[in-house]
Amino acid sequence: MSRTESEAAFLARYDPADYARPAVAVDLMLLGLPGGRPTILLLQRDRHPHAGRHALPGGFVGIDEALDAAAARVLHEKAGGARAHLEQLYTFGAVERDPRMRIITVAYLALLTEAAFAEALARAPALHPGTIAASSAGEGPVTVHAIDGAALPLAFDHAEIVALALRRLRGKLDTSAVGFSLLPELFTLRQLQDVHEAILGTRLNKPAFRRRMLDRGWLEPTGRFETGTSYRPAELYRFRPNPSHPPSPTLSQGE
Amino acid sequence: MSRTESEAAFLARYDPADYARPAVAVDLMLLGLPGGRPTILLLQRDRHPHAGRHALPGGFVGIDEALDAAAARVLHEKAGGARAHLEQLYTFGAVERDPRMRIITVAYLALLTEAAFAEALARAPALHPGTIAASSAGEGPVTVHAIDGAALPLAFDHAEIVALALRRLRGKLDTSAVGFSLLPELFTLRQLQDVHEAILGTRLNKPAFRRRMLDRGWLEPTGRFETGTSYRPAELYRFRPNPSHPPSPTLSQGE
DNA sequence: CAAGCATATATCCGCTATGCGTATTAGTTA
DNA sequence: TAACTAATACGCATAGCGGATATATGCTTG
Repeated sequence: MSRTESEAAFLARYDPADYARPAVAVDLMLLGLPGGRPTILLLQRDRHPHAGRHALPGGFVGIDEALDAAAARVLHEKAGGARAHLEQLYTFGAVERDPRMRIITVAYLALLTEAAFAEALARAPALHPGTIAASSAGEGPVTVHAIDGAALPLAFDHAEIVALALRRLRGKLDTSAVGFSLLPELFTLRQLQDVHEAILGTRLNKPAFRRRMLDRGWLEPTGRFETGTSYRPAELYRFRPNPSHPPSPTLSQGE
Repeated sequence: MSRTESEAAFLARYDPADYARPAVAVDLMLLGLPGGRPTILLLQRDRHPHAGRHALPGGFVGIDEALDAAAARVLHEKAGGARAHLEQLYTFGAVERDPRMRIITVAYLALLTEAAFAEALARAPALHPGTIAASSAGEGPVTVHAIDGAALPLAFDHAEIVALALRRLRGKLDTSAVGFSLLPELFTLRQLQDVHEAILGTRLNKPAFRRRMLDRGWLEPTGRFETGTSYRPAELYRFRPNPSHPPSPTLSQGE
């Protein structure tokens, strides 16, 4: 490519009002942990392309709508207004990722508590839960299965999005406060450990985990205890962001 | 907002070919460490808006151009083809971030070696170096200064982009292999430590740093030594990605 | 050419975090 | 009341790290 050609290409693109623009969408990975298994909520496509396959809920970004607002709107529309922690993940912009037209999609991770997950499933019957295979520890795409064990093939590049989301979540689980987004207001240390173990796909050492979490200074003991157990009830804790050590250093909140 | 209204809004946006689309751009934060100080390369705007202020080099994404390809093209056009490690950072999509029109920008971090930084500066005279204030350790926007110490106010939300890039770089510096992108093919342990100290803005313990880096298994001793020193020359090492432990777990490479 | 110097490299020590096992406690159930 | 389960507390060995110190090596200088 000669210098003048690239210069011309630059000038040609300078005022995009006169040229074709890619469409911009947001796709949401709605993640919950029902029964302690990482599960996402998917919509089955009923038309071309990838008819029959399952896709992440998404929608186009309005011309007067911020990215985060678009993600919140899609959450509201597709998941029946269930509350969730939204966090921007990554933007996928391969040219051929959608055969219909050029679509750039900003992927968001939405973390649902067990209650929010159940609520979304109840209010939005079109959503299908898909558990992420525990073998998805390494690299590469991820496989998702329905409750009956049948494989749920994903549409477009959504398997890549799910894989990236899981990697990112695992990476920041121990250093940020995202884990609490999957728990109710009050929770026990065992529940917190269950969340970590479910996402990491490994077993964790109990005393070490307790010490680490308590030393972080993010846990506030409430003096209350769980009820209805057939064994010694555990104390309930509350998440309290630590002002000295920000809970999410690399977190989004860009705008 | 009633259910039917949001349904209508959804339908209205369903075929974006008929509706206005945001423009999509990429902005590059070209970062080098000349003289051991984190420095970025900026273009001074000569027209409205933010005339006179400095901005990150950027460009619009072509309709048949992948995001990563657009970032590589902007690097080529604006930095004279200097080699750099490109990595997608975050996508900024506030509605009013550009007063002319709706522009969503995908921010990329480009890491330049000392040689590449000098080369870019030589080949692209329009680029102005701006050192990032060392006080930018905490949150919030970042302040950038010219060589003569004058403040360089940034245009648009670019101070936010720079701040986020720095945070992300600091966060993954010790766990990924990005640090090597700022060093030449062969380097000494002292140079590697200088890179880490410059980015983190702190002093590091030398023996501990050496041990940590050597134990990672990413460093291959070459048996060669630096020359021209007036003291004992240090051994030169080479970066060798470790197959067992991936060097960049949460790295981009999405598509 | 020998002494001095600056920095790389190696070794040692103490503190802290962590893995892991074990004892104790507090509820429920038989 | 005894057995059982899981929470909580404690003890201990090990690994990693901050920090200081000692040794090695090449250049400079008188």
